[in-house]
Amino acid sequence: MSESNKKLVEAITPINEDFAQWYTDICKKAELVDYSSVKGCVILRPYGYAIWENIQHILDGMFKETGHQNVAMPLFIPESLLQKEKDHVEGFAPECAWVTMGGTEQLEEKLCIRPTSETLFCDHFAHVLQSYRDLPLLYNQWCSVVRWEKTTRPFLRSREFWWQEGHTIHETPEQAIAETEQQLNCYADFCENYLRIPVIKGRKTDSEKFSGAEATYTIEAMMHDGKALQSGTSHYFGDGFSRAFNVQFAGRDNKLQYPYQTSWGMSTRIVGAIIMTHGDDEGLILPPAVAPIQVVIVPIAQHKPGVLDKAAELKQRLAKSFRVHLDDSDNSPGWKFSQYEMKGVPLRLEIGPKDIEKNQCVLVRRDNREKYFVPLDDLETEIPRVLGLLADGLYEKALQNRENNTVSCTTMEEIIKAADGKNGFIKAMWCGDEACEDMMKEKAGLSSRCMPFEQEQLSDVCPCCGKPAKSMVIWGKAY
RNA sequence: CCGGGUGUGGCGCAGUUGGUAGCGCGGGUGGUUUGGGACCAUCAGGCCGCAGGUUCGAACCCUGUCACUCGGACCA
Repeated sequence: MSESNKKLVEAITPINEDFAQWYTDICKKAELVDYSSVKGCVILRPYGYAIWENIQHILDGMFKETGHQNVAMPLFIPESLLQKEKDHVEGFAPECAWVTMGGTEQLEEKLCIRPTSETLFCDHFAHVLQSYRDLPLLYNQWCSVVRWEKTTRPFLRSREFWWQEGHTIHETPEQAIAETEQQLNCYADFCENYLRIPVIKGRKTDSEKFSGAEATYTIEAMMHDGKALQSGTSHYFGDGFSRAFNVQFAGRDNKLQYPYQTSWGMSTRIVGAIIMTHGDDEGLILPPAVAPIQVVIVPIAQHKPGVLDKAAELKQRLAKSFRVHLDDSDNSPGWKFSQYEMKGVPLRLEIGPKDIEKNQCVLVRRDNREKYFVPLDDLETEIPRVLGLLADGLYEKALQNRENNTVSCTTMEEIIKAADGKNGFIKAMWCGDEACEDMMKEKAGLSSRCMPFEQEQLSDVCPCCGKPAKSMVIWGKAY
C-alpha cells in the first residue's frame, strides 16, 4: 500500500514544489484536455467540455434574464473591416491569423480569423439599426476565437479558445455604462457564487485596457501561487466604434446620432481559474455548481449480493436531484477513490454491505475528506447541505489565500522587497502616469491588475515619483 | 520571439563504443478479490516526433523542422 501511495503522489507533481508543472499534470490527468498537432490548440475532452457546458448554461441563463439574445456571427473578418478602428487594429493585428487562399486561388482580400468580433457586430449594427426605437440591441455569441499567442498553456492562453462575447449598443452613454457595470457584476456574481472564486472588481489602467475601449473593467482573481488571473472583462466603448463604422440611428429629435457601445467576455480561461484556485495535491476540486459529476457512488464489496442493486437504486433516485455517477467497474474501491479525487468530484458516496445493514451510507467530502454517515432516507437533504459546506469551504480557503498574500505598500523600497521572489497582490497608490507603471514593471516585475472600485487611501503620493496619488492600484504578476 | 529541458508501445522510462528495441504500469481474456490505487495466469501492442544526410549498417552521429515543457520577453 505504501508502494501504491507513492505512485499516487508521483502521479501529480506536488502543488508547492512546481505549480506550473502541477497545473499541466492536472489538465492532462483529470482528462480535461488533450493536445492537438497544432501548437497552442487543445482538444477539450468530454470531462473538460462538460465543465464548460455547465458554465455556459449558467451564464447563458443570466444573460437571458437581463434581456440578451444569442446570435452567430461569421468566423472571418475582411482586412478592410478590421482596419476601420485604428486602436483596435493596432492592438490585434500582431496576433491575427489570416486566410489568404480560397481553394487554390489567392483571395482578393485576405480574411482575418476573428480574434474578437467588435468589427463584425458593428458592421451588422450599421445594417439593422434605424431608429432609437430599436435600441438597445443586446447581443451575445458563444464561439471560439483565434489569437496567435507565442507562449501557450491549456485554458490560460491558447491560440484558439472558446468564449462568449456580448456586444450591445445603447441610446445614451449612461445606459451603455450601466450595461458595462451590470455585466461586470454578473461575472463577479458568477465567479463568487457558482465557482466560489473571490474576485476583485475594478478598472484597468489605460495601458492595460482593451484596444479601442474608452474604459475596461475587470474581475481579478488570485491563484493558489499568488499570481493574478484576469477572469472576465467588460468594456465601455463610448461612440468610438459607432463613428468608425458609421453606425447611426434617428434619435428622438429626428437627428442622426451615434449609439454608445459595450462588449464583455468570459472564456474557457475561467476553467484554468477553477483549477488553480481550488486544486490540491490530490488533483482537481470542482465547485459543485459546475462539476460534471457532483456525487460519485462507489460500491464496496460490490460482488456481494444486493450491493450493486442498492447502488443502482440510489443512483436512479439521486439522479433526479444531482449529477450522479455510479462506478460499478471492476477497479478496486481504493483505485476509484483516487480516480475521482483526481477528477475533483466534490462528493463520494460509499455504500457497502455494512451500510446496507444499517440503511446508511458514507459521504466523503473531496476538499478535506471529512466523512458523514448518513441514513439513506436523508440523502436528499444531506447531500445539498454537505455540498454547500464544501462550496463555502472552497471560497473561504481561496479568500484566505488572497488575504495572506496581499500587502499594502507606500514606498518603492517596500514594494521591491514585497515583490522580490514572491507572488501576491501589492496595494499601492499611483499618480496615473504610465511612466510609473513602466517603472513598476522594471524594478519590481509587477503590472497593474486593476484600480479596485473599493478604494483605500494608503498615502497621498505615488511611491514611484512622489507626485500626488490619484488612485490605489492592485499590482501583481499575471497569467 | 529568446534561453534551458524533452520527444522510444496508451502512460512513465531504460537503451553501453553505431550492429536492427527492452522494463514497469496500463489494456484484452480467464479466475480469485473489494471500507484508500488488489493478485495469479495468459495474450496483444513499436515508422524510436517528422524530413534529409553520414555509414555496409542509425533510436544512437550531423543538418533542418515540428511539438511538448520550464523560465523570460510580448500580450485582450
